[in-house]
Amino acid sequence: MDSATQILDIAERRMRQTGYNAVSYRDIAAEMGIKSASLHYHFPKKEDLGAALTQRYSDNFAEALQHIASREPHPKDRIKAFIDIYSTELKQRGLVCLCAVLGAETEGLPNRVSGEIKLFFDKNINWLTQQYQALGKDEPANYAKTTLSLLSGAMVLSASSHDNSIFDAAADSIAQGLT
Amino acid sequence: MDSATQILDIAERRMRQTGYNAVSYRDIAAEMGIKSASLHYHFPKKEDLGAALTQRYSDNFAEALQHIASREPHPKDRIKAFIDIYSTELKQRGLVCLCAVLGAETEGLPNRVSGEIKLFFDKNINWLTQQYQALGKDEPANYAKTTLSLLSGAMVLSASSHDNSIFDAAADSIAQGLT
DNA sequence: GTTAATCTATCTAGCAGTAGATAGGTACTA
DNA sequence: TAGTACCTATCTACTGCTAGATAGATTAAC
Repeated sequence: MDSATQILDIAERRMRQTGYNAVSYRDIAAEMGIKSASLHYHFPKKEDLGAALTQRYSDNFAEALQHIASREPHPKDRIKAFIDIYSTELKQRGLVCLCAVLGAETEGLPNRVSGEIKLFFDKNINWLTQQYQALGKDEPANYAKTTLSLLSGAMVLSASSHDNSIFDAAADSIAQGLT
Repeated sequence: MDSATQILDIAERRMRQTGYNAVSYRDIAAEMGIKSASLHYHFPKKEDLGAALTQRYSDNFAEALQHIASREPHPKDRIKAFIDIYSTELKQRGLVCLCAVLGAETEGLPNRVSGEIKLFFDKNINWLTQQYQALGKDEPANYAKTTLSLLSGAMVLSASSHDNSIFDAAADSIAQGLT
């Protein structure tokens, strides 16, 4: 596999577990079996790595949303598929949304990184707003903000408490609001 | 003011902005106008500081919940008062719940700290469950888990996006579920 | 009351370890 | 032979943390 991709994969997993500042070039390099200096060839500054990571994450997510929209014609199914993305990540990989984790550290992050995170939230809220609007909800943006907040918070609480029932309760609550 | 208290106050504010690992003894000491070595007199290891901090936060919160329960007889008003705690912190101080922030970093924290965070979530969910049970809700624990997740997530997203409308949407959604 | 002993809270100085980052060299590949 | 992807070696800055000293307050003994 491409080294840059491998670096991003490892960094992403680790940051989703421990946050931005707890992840070091040395740790990533050790896991890859190369020297930390070599990482700087691919990502000169940690800020570059962080920005590339959040950008890739955000792009992948946007692509997934587009895929959902093209696959599922009904807004309800789209929102359920949206929840499923998070659910699968949490239950099969034990991972919280990257932006939910880094969002908590926002004020200690490089601006390029925190800017990407903000954009991620924005894009997701917009997409969800469209779905709730298609559902005929009043104030669809409020539904969207609530849905994303709830999923983000539930992932953090579930992972931190090692208790997926928290996430399940949240997911059910959103699904119930769709009926 | 007591030095230990002052240290905890500064550490708490900073950690609620940037997370655990971004806060250093030197930063705290500089803000106090003393040397970082002096901090170790009060909190020998950073782990001690982290544990004392989360414990104090959790205790203060539990006290606030008790106070709410003794002041407000109706469960609805109690839950509204619960929301108000978070709302005030976010809007008047620009601060996210300490445990919501540290919860995102859980796997990179000392066990004593992550244990306290887990306990915090537990205590709050239990308290909320009692209120929803008194309201006659089916599966009150699920309401409790959803409420706490939503508030925690909304604080993070709001602070990170510099957009309090996200928190407001979440708070309104909870309030609506009470009618 | 004075003296001695102890405690508190800070200081200076410095440790080992790790952080991100850089310079310059090497080997492989297109 | 130009570029890619790594290496070794090193740097500076900062991390948590410790040792030992000091000034001032408190307590206990005589």
